[in-house]
Amino acid sequence: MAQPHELRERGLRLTPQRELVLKAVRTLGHATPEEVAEEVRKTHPGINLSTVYRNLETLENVGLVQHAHLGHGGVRYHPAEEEIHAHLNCEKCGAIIEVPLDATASFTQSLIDNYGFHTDLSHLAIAGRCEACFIKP
Amino acid sequence: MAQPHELRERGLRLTPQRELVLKAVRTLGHATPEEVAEEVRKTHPGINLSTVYRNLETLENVGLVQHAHLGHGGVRYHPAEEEIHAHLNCEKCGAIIEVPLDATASFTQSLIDNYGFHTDLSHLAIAGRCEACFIKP
DNA sequence: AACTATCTGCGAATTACCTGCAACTAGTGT
DNA sequence: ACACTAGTTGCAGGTAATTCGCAGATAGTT
Repeated sequence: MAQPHELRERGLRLTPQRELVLKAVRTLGHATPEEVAEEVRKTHPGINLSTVYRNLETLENVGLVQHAHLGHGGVRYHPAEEEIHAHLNCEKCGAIIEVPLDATASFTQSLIDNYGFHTDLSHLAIAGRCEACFIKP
Repeated sequence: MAQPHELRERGLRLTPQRELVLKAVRTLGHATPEEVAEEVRKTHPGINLSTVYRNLETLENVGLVQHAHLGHGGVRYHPAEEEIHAHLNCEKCGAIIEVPLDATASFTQSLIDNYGFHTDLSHLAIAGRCEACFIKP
């Protein structure tokens, strides 16, 4: 009997590709599937992009990673265990500012109170302009 | 000299396609380009999807419509003159709840104060669950 | 070692959106 | 009314991101 492993614990097979995809997400922080693939290819050049997509989906299903929609460029994945935060995405320079969720708590609470809407701000970026880009458009 | 028209006033030619695209956005409220095309085709069956895309872009450039990223499905367009609001998008049932921006003002102000980040919440939807879907997953 | 469900690689399909270009036409000047 | 020209349109094709089908490979079990 194998020792418990975070992947096997969740009913997943332990393949090199899968482990590397998870590791890449943890290394990169907020990465697109394409970036994850590139990171994985450093040690496993043959990995197919479909495999990356499928593993990201699988890993999300078991709660190890999450995706968010940050700005206009596609989806980005991040590790689920990291401190949950909202993303502020500067439309001009592309910077992503992370905001701890307690800064958003009163806002999300008011949405519940007034609209019965339960939100997860970590799921997508809030678009806008960072200080620098706001001052000098 | 023609009488002023909202399109011509902005330096645009007055084509049937253009007028119909604008009218469709106003009729539909929050529509994808595809939905706009379908609406336009009710009275102008021949319109090409590219024309819809180009007109949406053009109309946005002159400030008559705006786009927002609502949830996972692509971009949606809405008339610019309507009251600006944020969108709450239920991930489960797809409902879109409109929230007047003054409900979000204190939150956006705190982002400016704490992060120097100037945001436009009308530009994209906040993901979450509406009351009904929250209670019964 | 054999077995089998899961997983991977690959190629093709799909979706959403964009581009180049020739033909068309709205608005202007005559 | 007629011609002119730049803004527009339709069409065909292109790209980028993501998904799918399937045959072969392989992790974990017996």
